[in-house]
Amino acid sequence: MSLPHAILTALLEKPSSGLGLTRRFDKSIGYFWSATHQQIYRELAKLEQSGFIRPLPQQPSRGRKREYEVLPAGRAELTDWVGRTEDPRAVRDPLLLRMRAAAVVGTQDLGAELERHLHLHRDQLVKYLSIEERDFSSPDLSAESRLQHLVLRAGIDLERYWIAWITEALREFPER
Amino acid sequence: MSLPHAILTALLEKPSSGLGLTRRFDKSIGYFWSATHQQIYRELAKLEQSGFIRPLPQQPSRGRKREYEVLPAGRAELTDWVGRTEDPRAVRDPLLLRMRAAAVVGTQDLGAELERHLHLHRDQLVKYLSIEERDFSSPDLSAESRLQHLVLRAGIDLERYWIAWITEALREFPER
DNA sequence: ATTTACATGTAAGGGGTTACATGATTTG
DNA sequence: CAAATCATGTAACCCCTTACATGTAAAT
Repeated sequence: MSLPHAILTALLEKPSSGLGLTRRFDKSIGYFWSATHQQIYRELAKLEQSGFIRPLPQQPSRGRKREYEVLPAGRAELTDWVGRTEDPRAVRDPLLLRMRAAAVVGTQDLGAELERHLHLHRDQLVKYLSIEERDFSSPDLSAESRLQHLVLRAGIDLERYWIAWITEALREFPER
Repeated sequence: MSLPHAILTALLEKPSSGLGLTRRFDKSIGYFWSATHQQIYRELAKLEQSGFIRPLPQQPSRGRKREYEVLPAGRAELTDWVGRTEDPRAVRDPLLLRMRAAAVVGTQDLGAELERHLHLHRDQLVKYLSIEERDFSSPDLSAESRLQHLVLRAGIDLERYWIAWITEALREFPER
């Protein structure tokens, strides 16, 4: 139940339209909370109906841009949510499941798939590192920036985790 | 779309009933693919209808144990699936989202929540390590065991990843 | 006999994915 | 004015979550 809060956060950082949000989810927010444009439009309608956001004054019609801003009630909801507790989600990782299945029925072309994933994670790591260098390389930053940097660090370390694990896993596939 | 394959893997390792599977998902398989008993019973019905599994000969009735075994078609489906490709899932992590939201609306009691998660991850790590010691400490293991060990290693390293990240994050909350 | 644990389900609702539909604006 | 792009949606389906329902077997 976090998509509305992801959208509220994004809109507080900068008022946007549905497509604008979609692009920002593809770029930065989606690195820890992904969403498609269909989800976003549906959620924007709900948030407006709940009185958490409102469209900026523009004549509305289908196919025209509609930008939203967060209302005080929306900020209050987000603030409240930040203070709530929520257990970590249970893991559901298809690659690990595949590995366990391979232990039973044999490692088909799993080595090739592992290498493919290795490249994907390396590419993502490079992207994150360039963002880090661009946005967080100056010596002292605001508290807000430091928190954002921490989140990016989580992404960086997660890619490194996968790269290390897949590299170790590939040692089980010497035929490649 | 991996729950059926998780169940096929579990049933190949050992024929089980719905409740038996539920317990094994809570214990070991659920460490990388979680599922509730409602999901499992529904999926078992589907897998039986598809001709991938069949109940062991026992008189069936509501409330009585029904154990299943995998048919050749089920094994073929699982083997095929292991050889398919599938991109890594997009990340969706509420704690990271919370951190990013906190950068905007302020860090409510997020420090306490971080410490709570830190303890949860430490506990999980201890569990994993005791399983590793119990099942994978002998010097040379079969290929099957090595793959299972690899999957457990992924779980262990993931917990260490979170422990390291949260520890770093807590430095942003010196008031605690 | 009654309670407790075991075991299998049903139902409702939410959220995510995929495919498709349609209107508005810009560009050649 | 035709095509491409921008922008907002609709619809169907699947999976997961939560709460609840019901039957069987074992324990006291």
